[in-house]
Amino acid sequence: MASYNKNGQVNIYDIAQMANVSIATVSRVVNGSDKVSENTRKRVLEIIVKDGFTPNVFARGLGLNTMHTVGITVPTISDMYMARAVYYLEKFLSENGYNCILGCSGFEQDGKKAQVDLLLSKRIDALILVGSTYAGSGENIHDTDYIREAAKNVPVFVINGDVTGENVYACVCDDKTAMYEVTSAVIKSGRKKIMFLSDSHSYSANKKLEGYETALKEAKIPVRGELKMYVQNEIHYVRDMLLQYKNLSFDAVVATDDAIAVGALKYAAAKGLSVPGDISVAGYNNSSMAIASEPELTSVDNHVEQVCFDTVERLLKVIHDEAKEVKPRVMVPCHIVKRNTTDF
Amino acid sequence: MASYNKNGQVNIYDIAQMANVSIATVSRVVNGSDKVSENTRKRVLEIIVKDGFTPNVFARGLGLNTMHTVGITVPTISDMYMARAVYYLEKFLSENGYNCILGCSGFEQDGKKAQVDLLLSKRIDALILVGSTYAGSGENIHDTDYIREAAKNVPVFVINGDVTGENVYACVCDDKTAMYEVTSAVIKSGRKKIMFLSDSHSYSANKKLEGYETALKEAKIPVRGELKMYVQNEIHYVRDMLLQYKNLSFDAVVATDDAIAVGALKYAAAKGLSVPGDISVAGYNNSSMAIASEPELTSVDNHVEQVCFDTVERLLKVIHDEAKEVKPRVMVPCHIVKRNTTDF
DNA sequence: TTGTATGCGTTATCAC
DNA sequence: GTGATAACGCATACAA
Repeated sequence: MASYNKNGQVNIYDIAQMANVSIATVSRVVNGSDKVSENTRKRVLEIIVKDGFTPNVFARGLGLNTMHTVGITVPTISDMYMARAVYYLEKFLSENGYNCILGCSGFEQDGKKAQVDLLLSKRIDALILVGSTYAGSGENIHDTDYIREAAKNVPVFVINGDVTGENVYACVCDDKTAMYEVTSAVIKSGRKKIMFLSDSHSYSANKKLEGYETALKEAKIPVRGELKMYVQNEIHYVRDMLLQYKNLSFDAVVATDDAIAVGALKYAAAKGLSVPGDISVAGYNNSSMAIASEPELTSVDNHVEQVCFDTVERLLKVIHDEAKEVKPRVMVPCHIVKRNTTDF
Repeated sequence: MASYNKNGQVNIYDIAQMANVSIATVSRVVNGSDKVSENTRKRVLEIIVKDGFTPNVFARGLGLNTMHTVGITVPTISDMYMARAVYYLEKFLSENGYNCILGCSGFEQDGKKAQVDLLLSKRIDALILVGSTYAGSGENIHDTDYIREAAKNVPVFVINGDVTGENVYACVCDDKTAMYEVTSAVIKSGRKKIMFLSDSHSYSANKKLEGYETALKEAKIPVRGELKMYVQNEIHYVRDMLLQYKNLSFDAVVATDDAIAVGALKYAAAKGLSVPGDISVAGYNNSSMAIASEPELTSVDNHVEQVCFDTVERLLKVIHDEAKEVKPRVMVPCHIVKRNTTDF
């Protein structure tokens, strides 16, 4: 009952004493060893429950060199896509006995490095980087050096970014194909002047751009630079930006995020243009915003749950020394959710 | 350079050996003690950097009984409000040298208890519960017993829920006043049949209801039961629900969440009613949905950032043994963000 | 200013 | 089946 420790917490010695056994035996029943007589197991277990003994995770960690935690880094959790990803990751990980320590790194290179180092210093069992921002723009391979460096310590899993290296694993959505299909569909519905609105030059944004351009080329529509615009991922910013260009003419918008697409919707409303009559609009990520807007937004669902599930599944395999069985790179398909801002 | 440890990681003994000092000295420079000669400090530091030595957090934790982590529990991170809260909490905590271990508990009592126990077993320094769901409905005091139980181990901070007890601290928004003001404004703009749409019976939902009813009573408008409706926090659900009631007449909606309010907007659109002409609508939480909708939604901003900042500030004080200085209960005001779904 | 020795609470390897 | 005891890597009280 009473505990006389420094921290006032019951420890293995207390239990051992009360049960008249050695700490080794207590440890055995705690860890479910079968080399304990049913009799003593019962007695010890009883006392453990009664006194609410919980093994000290630090001591355990010290000995086993793991606390069964995985680090998750996102640029910001205050983003629907990231939040959903973290939700699923936490869910799948905790179902498998792993806890999450979360870090928000921001979008700057320094912040990312610092956050990764911090997480590493916590002796995590694996690291998950969520978001294509961690893959860099793809222009400079050294942008992702810090990831390979981290991978020397623990397996690293990148979600939605294609990073290669020893002990680093990637799971990406097929953004190129998705954007190709969206753009093609828009073209087939009769549009020719299609804007591409993006908020970054990340790996995934670049893939989307590729899909967009491929669709145009296939339809023999010239790719015009003034129709590719980089904007802030903020509804009113996009609207105002678009309103600014008086003599820019376009009849469709494909965006790399729903918020951007909604911005285009606001632009149309401000100009008195009908959607999808005058301009058709497609978003990306299939967030709740796609349903909140009016008209409701056609958007690409990139299967966050699937991506997260695959990632955790592979992560567990790697941790359990089955690394040879897991592919360093997995791609999952997206699908288009048709709503009312397009007429295909 | 080389390390010969079990885990292949450089430890304090390696550094000590290479620097020709004792581990005590290494420990001193690592922890910035001033009882080290400038000379040895430099030499040791050099080796530490060169070999990339990072103190083992488990060993440190074992001795100090802390790993400088705080547990954060949310019902689900896949909710704009929670996501933003966690964003700020993580930000403020990490700025102060604390890491977050995140757990999603769901909304069921069992899940909450389990999550709290799990976090507790990780020897966190403090626990933060985000969301009024943790405060129970207020009807049964024992709903929150597990929180007071947890508080016997670590200080517990509840965000947006009023829980009292030894070592438990609460920070709530003044939801009652906010909803009172919204409702009053709606009344002043000429409405009399005002619906109250809520998705839960949580502490904060109840406070909002109080505000709503207070405003009605003050204006001598009878509180009618059929105008208070409990719905799922899902846009289309709310729309369809409202469409169902053929002979329900109302000229305004105040909602406990933006998604619910947007559902009312969808209802109005479906019925061909003008907003705010025929019905005026007010949401809550001032999420991005409030801007995505059309018309854009008047909503209550409940100052998440402020709430989180206050919470972390008080948390740090409690951890630093200045508990007497911190109030067990803090209330922060909300403010109404007027947009285009109301005409006040 | 520096070093020695001990404790932190486990798990695991031996003996018995 | 059970019990000593040695790691695990650090911080720190105490000596020097």
